Amino acid sequence: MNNANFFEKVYAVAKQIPYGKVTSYGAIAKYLGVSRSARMVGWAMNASHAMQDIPAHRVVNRKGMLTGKFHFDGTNLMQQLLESEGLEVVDNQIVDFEKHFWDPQVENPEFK
DNA sequence: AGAATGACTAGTT
DNA sequence: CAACTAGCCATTC
Repeated sequence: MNNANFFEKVYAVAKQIPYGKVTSYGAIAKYLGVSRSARMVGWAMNASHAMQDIPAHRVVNRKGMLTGKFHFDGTNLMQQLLESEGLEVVDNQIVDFEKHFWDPQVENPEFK
């Protein structure tokens, strides 16, 4: 691979996601200044598969749907992890997603 | 260099 | 309201 600068940022943000909180790819992308590269965030998550410190299960799409659950080891591992954190997941979608939404820009507006 | 892909998003049909 | 379209951008072949 090459410079994981962008990936590093994504990982850094993902690691900062507090327990029982979730965020969206677009939020991270926007926070990193690449709001139009939400796909790349997802791509970074794919690469984060090797990173055990990346709670990718706390990162979902804008609708709160566990779009990437199939990338986890098990088919319901992602949901299990979220439920284990006090979240409610129904039909691969987080219940009250907005309620558990965590905006990195609000928590770390100066982080870059 | 050109085409294909993807864990996205917003807008339109 | 579900499905489709288009835009966006980094990575891979």
